[in-house]
Amino acid sequence: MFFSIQVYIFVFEFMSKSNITKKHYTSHDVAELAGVSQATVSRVFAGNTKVSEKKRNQIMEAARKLNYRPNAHARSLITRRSMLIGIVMRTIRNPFYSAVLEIFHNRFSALGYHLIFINSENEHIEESEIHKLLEYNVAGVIISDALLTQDAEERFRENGIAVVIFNRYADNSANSVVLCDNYLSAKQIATYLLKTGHRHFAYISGPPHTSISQDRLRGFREVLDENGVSKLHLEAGDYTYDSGFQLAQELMMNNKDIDCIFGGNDIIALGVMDAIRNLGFDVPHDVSVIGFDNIRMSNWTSYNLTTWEQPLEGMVDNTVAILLEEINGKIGKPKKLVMKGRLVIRNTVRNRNAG
Amino acid sequence: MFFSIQVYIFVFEFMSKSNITKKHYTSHDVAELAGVSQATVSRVFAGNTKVSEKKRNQIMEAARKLNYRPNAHARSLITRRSMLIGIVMRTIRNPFYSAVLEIFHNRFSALGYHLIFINSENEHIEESEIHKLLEYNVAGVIISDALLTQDAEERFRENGIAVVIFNRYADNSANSVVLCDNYLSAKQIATYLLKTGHRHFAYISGPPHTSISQDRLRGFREVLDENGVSKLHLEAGDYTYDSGFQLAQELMMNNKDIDCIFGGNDIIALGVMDAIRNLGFDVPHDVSVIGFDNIRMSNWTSYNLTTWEQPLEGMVDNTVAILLEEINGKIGKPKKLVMKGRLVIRNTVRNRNAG
DNA sequence: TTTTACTATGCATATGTATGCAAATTGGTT
DNA sequence: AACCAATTTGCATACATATGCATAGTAAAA
Repeated sequence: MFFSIQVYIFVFEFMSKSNITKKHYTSHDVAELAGVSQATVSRVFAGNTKVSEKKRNQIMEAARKLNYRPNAHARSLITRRSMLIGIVMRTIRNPFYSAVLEIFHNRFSALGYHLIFINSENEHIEESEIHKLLEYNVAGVIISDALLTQDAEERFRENGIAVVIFNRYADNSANSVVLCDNYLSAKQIATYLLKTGHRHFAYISGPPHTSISQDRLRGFREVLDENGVSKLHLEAGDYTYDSGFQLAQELMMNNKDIDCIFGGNDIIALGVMDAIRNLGFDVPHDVSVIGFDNIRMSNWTSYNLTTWEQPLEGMVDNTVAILLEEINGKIGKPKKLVMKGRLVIRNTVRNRNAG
Repeated sequence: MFFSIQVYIFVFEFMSKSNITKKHYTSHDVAELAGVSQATVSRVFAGNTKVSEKKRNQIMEAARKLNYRPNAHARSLITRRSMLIGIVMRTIRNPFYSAVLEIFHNRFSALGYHLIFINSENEHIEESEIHKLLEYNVAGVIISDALLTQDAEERFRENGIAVVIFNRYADNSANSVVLCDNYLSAKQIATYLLKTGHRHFAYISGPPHTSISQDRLRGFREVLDENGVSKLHLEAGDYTYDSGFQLAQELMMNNKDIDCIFGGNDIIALGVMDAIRNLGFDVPHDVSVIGFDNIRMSNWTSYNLTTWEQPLEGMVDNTVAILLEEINGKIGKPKKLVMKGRLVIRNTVRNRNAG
């Protein structure tokens, strides 16, 4: 340890905290003040029944005076539905998922929903977390990580809660799924690398047992095979910088001929770039690097990473739309929505067809 | 636009979704099956009254059979408290706050609380978001951003909801506050830069109207003044890479003598480094750079940023502890808890005392 | 066995809102 | 003015749990 960490506390003698046990007003209070029945107040705030303009105004005025807000728990209790959405992630520290969370929040907030945020530390969702979401009668759940196991999904579905999976696909899932077309993306990436004259390929993927990794590998290999490239250096990382750095370092030291590396996400690719440079090589002169996600950092001057952009906003929009449909009872067959992305060309892939 | 983004949908004919309107069991059902009263079931699950071992077992057994879970809304309705905590942030895309969110989630999850995540896009919290949190009777709220304005805090306090402010301090707040000692940190940073022979200082801060920026500036200036350095190039960024890059570029082009730049957070500092390098200068040979936060990226090989580490885990632990105290009614004077961090020395500050 | 003291349990009710049904009001038509 | 249809409103109840109070149950003491 460096310096010892110390703490010091000041206690200020500000105004003592307003311990006013402020009366909590209910629809009955509003009704009384407005001279109507509680039912009518309820109808105004629920908003799905007609109330005369005159009484509505009286009620709104009274509600304003009392600073009335309907009690969400009472409402959820009787309607058996809440305005809460569970969103389950695994690695919020991954900038891609930070962006995902931000966008989901924007969308759901605009619709009046609130997000209950769950971050799993490993590959399954804690039982206690599932229970809590069930107890709170969440309207729906979004599971957004490549790694989370499937048992949790079923728990929600068993309990009649809508679930949409974001960014992962497992064939036997009974839930709708929204994701980027990993197979096609990998094909296009491989095509681009071949077109720019690369012949010695390495791919540092995410964990190999996920659909994402498998689809990409399949697409990547297919194109290589079609073009007579049989050798592919394959390593499995875990979507972290360190794994990218470590594996690229090993690859480069053991295989001097590698001329391009495809990283399973941008963070891996950035680690790859740093490892390559650290060994004294130049990107893209000696080795080309290509990533996946197009996170903000890939655009930083130090990296300028060529990468694949996932249509994040569109993916989120569709996920929200599907979830809302299911919440509103239009339960059909599970949908699989596969969206294309696009190649973002920056400066980490060199055209080796010189001459 | 590059490629047009397209979408295609498959609808699979899996098992049609289990539309089983599964009966939702209540404490009455459990009571009946266990041969006791509903009240006793409630007592078992509430956990704050004694129930005989025998009946407890009968009840747990019955609950297991029915897969019973208490309804959180009914519970919150009658107890007037929920196990929900609102956590308000402004820029979840900032890696520092991603880490903050992750740690808060870990802590509260272990305590049985759930996090309602709110991300504000600008400097105030939307009224609708505040309302929703109030409607859901959140047990407490953590406001975690340097920029969020103060009116929201008061709304919560007015409604008897505990609030703790994380990482910001305003003198007239009636709420408890946990933060890093920005004043002292800035002093130590300035001292370190002076000790290593720097004489021409620049500071690219966050938005200037926040306590964080002001405290740091005060500390930084104080040490410079004490050491006879009167000139400080001061620019206000907004905690983004782009602002760091932009402002550093301008600074460097207009002031060739600057020999060190202090960034208001690591993201700014990384932008600063890239700008310096982009102009053909070397870090730290020509210019030293120092950051604040010690986010993971500052340790990346490309940067290796010397920075100030905030004691994040400790700050979170204390925030949680204070919030719980207030939730449990031990409402005393608002506390101000100021924690020290430590300097993390890497490779972006050069010792200019050569010879 | 009876009395006492204490604990465990059940009864009844409260929490705040939504909604089916019946009653009341409104407005238009004759 | 009277009637009818259509709309608005109120009454009463349900949602699922927690808890004060009274009572039943148990064990210890006399």
